[in-house]
Amino acid sequence: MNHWLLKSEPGTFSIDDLAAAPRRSTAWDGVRNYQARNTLRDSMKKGDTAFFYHSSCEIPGIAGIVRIVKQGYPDKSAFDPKDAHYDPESDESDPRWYTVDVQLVRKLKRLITLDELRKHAHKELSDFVVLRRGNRLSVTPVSKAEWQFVLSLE
DNA sequence: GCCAACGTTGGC
DNA sequence: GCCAACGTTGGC
Repeated sequence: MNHWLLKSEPGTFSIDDLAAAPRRSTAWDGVRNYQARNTLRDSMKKGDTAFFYHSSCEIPGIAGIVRIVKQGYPDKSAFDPKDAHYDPESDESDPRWYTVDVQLVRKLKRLITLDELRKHAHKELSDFVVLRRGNRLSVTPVSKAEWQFVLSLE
């Protein structure tokens, strides 16, 4: 069972939006980056768990835990001209973009802030991808040790 | 294949 | 709103 970190802007879709969604589940669609696409399509497996990270907001940080409930399948939002993430070059017969379905496992008891994570950037979290300078990937792997350490902060 | 221009991300 | 980082695009 692997672990991941998924970024979302809470102004667009927050952990509370997920909690309020039917079956507390949603398609993680709209990702338009090839490296993240590859992860969504090839690496994330049903049953894997991921941190739900709030980015581009007042207090960035890890807000909750989600589980992959449906693994890689074509992202239909790319075919919809009205969708903000429409990609005319993604063909239905050869989809360019992929998504997974995630379901909320639970919100963390408190937000584990980016500030707090950074305090461990030179030790337990020295390889934590989300702390890397200039990291812009919206889907990143989390090692088992990192996963457990972050939860120990809770 | 190189690289400048441009667009997006995301913390501050 | 600013700006650094970095992915993508397109001319050559």
